[in-house]
Amino acid sequence: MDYHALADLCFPQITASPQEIEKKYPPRPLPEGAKVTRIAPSPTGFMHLGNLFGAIADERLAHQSGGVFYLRIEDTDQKRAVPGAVETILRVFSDYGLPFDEGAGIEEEKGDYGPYRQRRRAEIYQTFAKWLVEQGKAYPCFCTEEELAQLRQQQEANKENFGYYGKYAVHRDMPFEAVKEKITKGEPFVLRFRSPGDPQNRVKFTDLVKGNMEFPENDQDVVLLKSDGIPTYHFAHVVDDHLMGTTHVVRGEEWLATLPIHLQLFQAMGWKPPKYIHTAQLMKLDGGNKRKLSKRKDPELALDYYKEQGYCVEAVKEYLMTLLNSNFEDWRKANPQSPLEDFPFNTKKMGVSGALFDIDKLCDVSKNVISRMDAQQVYELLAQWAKEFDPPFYDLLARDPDYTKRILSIGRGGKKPRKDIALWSGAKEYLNFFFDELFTPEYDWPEKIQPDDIEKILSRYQDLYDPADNAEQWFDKVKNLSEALGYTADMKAYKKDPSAFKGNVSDVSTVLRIAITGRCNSPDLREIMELLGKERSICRLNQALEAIKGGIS
RNA sequence: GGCCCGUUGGUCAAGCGGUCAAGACAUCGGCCUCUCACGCCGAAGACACGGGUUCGAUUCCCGUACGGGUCACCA
Repeated sequence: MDYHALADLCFPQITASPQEIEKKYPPRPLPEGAKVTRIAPSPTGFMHLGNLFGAIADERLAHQSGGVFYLRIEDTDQKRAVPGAVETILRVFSDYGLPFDEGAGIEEEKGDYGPYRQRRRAEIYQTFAKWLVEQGKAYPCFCTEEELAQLRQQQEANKENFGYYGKYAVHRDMPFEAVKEKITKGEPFVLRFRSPGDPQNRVKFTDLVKGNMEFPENDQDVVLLKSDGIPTYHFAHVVDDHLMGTTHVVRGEEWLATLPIHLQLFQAMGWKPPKYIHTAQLMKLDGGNKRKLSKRKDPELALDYYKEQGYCVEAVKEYLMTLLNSNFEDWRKANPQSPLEDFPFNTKKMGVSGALFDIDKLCDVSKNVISRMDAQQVYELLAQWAKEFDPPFYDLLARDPDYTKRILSIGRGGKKPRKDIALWSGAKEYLNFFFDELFTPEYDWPEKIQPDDIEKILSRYQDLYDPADNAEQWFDKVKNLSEALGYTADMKAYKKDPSAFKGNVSDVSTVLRIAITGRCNSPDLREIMELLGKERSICRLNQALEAIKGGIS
């Protein structure tokens, strides 16, 4: 067989040589040990928690070692491409603070190892494909999808392995003249790899997460180029990651099964394969069973969903870090204020089995992350979220930024900061009483307190309140008022024998709290009243007073 | 079905031949406290099963079960 003639027949338009292309992709001038990683999403319209999971690992591996982290768009499947998807990808990575050193962009791309969109690399793949044909390592196949489906059925019935291999590789050794005739007639074809493998043999390799592994050798003549001349993932992966100098490939473990194919391809090309890190999948509980997070079935796992729900970026990243590296939480405990970038990320600490996504844990992480921020940061992030997802709330927050920041300062800082906010979307409810527009109390007075007493508390306290009081003075007044009405201020005595008293000071402060905030739980009341100002505080006491009077009559 | 991977409390997880089997989240109880939150203390709760190897297995080997992944001109 004249493979050169076959190659020219298959790729008459390709004139470049592999060597010319290789020349355009010289080794990167990087320090010893620098890792080159990439995230290579397909432009399907949205980004998934799982994508972020791997991307964080990629980004850390690269930047921790002084290497390069780049974005490549795997748009080889025209059927799944969604307009605007690349914009989404870019925006998400920017949102989540994962900066690319090079890669695809909207208008133009960055970096010397492009193009970074696979469709724009068609000629490159074809050049290498042609080269493989010249060596007899690849060949055209004219099977139709129907024929292949039929083949599979037959194999299923015979209980044989599925696929295009061995005796089932019907076009593997088609005579040149027959090929020529079909191609001349314009029959579409795919280019298949002529696999040298024998499943009797085993291939060994080491995955940086999973350790040493062994598979049967691949014997499938996998498709390299589809009939439109665009490569499949397998071929694109091998060509791109070689040319672009990827040193470490981080990808989901669903790729493990095809690794023998990739290894074989690298060998056929005469290239050194990268190191592989197959990460465990993020799982979700579905009808009592765990299953891999799926783009199609779990749109609620899209990153935009979390953004909209008001999970802050840092929290999602930290949560993912806890899943990515089991010692992250210990590190965070020891280094509460250190930036994420200081954490020594280590592939050895990555889990080998899929973790169930735990929303409770995310919330807890988020509470902690936000509690570590200062009021200015919280203000900015909250405002940013509100601006996009709750404009009326944003208007309130931004009306008087200083006021809002003082609100957000309550209980912040110090050794034991409050942790009231887990989600930006939850902030509104937590803060509502600070804004008259949001303050629509439905007074729910404790039943144990006589309406008569409530009235007295609300009216008498108005004369007592002095914004200049410090915490102790403030509370002393509440205590005095309590005692005056027969509610003890001595909590210890009360606990010992509740029946000896009408109630205690907490009942009185609860009444005040309900009047001021509309509910019976809140942060420090004195601080709240101070922020509201005397006028508004008194006004609220009166409002409550009128409500209860109305309730009586 | 073939081939891979995995299996420690409800969840995430330390562990890497000898431990009273860490820790975190969630749950429950208590303390602190004018409420809530925070914090602190405590409780309950796990090595899938069966065989080996070994003086000794959560840890090593082999089966079984269960879970997951994959077997496209999708990635």
